[in-house]
Amino acid sequence: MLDRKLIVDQADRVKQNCTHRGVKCDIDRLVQLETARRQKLHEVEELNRKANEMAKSIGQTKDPAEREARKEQGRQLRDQKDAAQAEHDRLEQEVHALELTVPNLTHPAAPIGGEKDSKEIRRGTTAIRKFDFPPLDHVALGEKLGLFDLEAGARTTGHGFYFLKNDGVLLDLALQRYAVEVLMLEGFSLTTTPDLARNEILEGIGFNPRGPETQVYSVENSDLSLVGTAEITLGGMFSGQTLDDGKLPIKIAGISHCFRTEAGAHGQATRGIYRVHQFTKVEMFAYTLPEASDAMHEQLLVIECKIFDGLGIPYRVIDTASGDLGGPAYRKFDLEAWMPGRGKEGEFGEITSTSNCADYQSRRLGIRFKKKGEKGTHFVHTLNGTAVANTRALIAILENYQEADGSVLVPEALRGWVGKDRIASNSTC
RNA sequence: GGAGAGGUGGCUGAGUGGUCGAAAGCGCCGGUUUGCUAAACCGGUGAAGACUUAACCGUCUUCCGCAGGUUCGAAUCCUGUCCUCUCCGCCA
Repeated sequence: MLDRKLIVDQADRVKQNCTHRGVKCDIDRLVQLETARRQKLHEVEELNRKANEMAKSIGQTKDPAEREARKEQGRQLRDQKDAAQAEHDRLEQEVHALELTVPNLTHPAAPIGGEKDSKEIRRGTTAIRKFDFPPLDHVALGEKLGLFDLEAGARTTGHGFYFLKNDGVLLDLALQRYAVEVLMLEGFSLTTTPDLARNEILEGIGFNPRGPETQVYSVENSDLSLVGTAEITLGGMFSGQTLDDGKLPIKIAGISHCFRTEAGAHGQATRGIYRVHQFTKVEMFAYTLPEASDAMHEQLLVIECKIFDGLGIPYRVIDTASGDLGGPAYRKFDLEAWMPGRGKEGEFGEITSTSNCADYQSRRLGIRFKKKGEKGTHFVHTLNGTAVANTRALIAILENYQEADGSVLVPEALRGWVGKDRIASNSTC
């Protein structure tokens, strides 16, 4: 959510930003409604003031007839106020509905345009490997090695669900442990988070919990939804709070399950465990002072790179173009890992992403900070980044570390936690 | 799941229909005093929004978990809801 004053005062800038983002928003109408709303608000305040004055005078009036007369006047003032208030609230609702559709502003350095305008800005330290045998994709590898079972997932729950099995489980746990280790050393506090959250928190983060295009599962007869990412709960942790500036930045890592309906995503690269309805993720989240969010964003990106350099996975970093940013992000970097089994001769596939949402989420969630010795409060900046999304990381490891005999080497960084150097066919069920 | 109790400013805590955005204490900030520190004393000290101003100041509205209701008037009465605590039951 953007500052309304900013929308009104800089309508042209906001409009142009909407164009860059490829989002249709009726900014003119929003400005017009907001102006009307503010006028109504004055009316309400004025009537309130008069009614308060009247009410006060009644307390000091002794004469019974005079009291009755004033009571009647007071009643009338309140009625007028209620009418004005109702009109104001109606306008407020409309403004709010429009406001929710306005995307965040865009970082001046972010490329403008659609997906193909996104820029590659760096590469990982691991070179793309040349295979002297035809590499398999993760589905074939996983089946051969008994690491996951897609059919059983479909039988029990539906398409897009899976069982991890055997060494697949060990790899999953090792990835989490590895990511947690890195984040701990980077000064993050550790959490495991609720897998459900209130819908108002979802909305604050920028998810739409309802409607046909919703990305999340909601729980019937409640105002809860399954989270699509721990970003939701980690951002909700301090909703409505005012933080001391001395406490910032706050860096929190959260492990959660992620549930996504992937509505409208059918037909795309859905093979295997690339696009699933549930996976486990270690997420980074940061609250910063406004002037510190750019640097924090870079820091989150560097950590993501460190994690995948450490795993020995080749990747590139993408500075996402304006049209591809999604609503809340001010700027977004994606890590795309090289996946040798993807497409004909291998392709890059997204494995992590990190966004600077500036004050877009904190404004909706009411997360402020107070500077010592200064009056008033300001909104914090929020940032998020994936440390490890387990299914995608699993794909990258299997496909990049496969051997001619169909076995898979365990990345050195994970060996201590997996407990072996190589995964060979050893399935038991 | 059952039975109770409670949610007030940074904290503790008073406040059961008007003069309450709210006593008092603590904390914090500023000052006086003072080898230094401490103590003592004096003053100040919530937030959001709007109007006004070059800015400071000032004025108004709203906020006592949240949302409604009663009333001329609500922190105070009523309803719902969320949360916390205690006891009982159940349970990983």
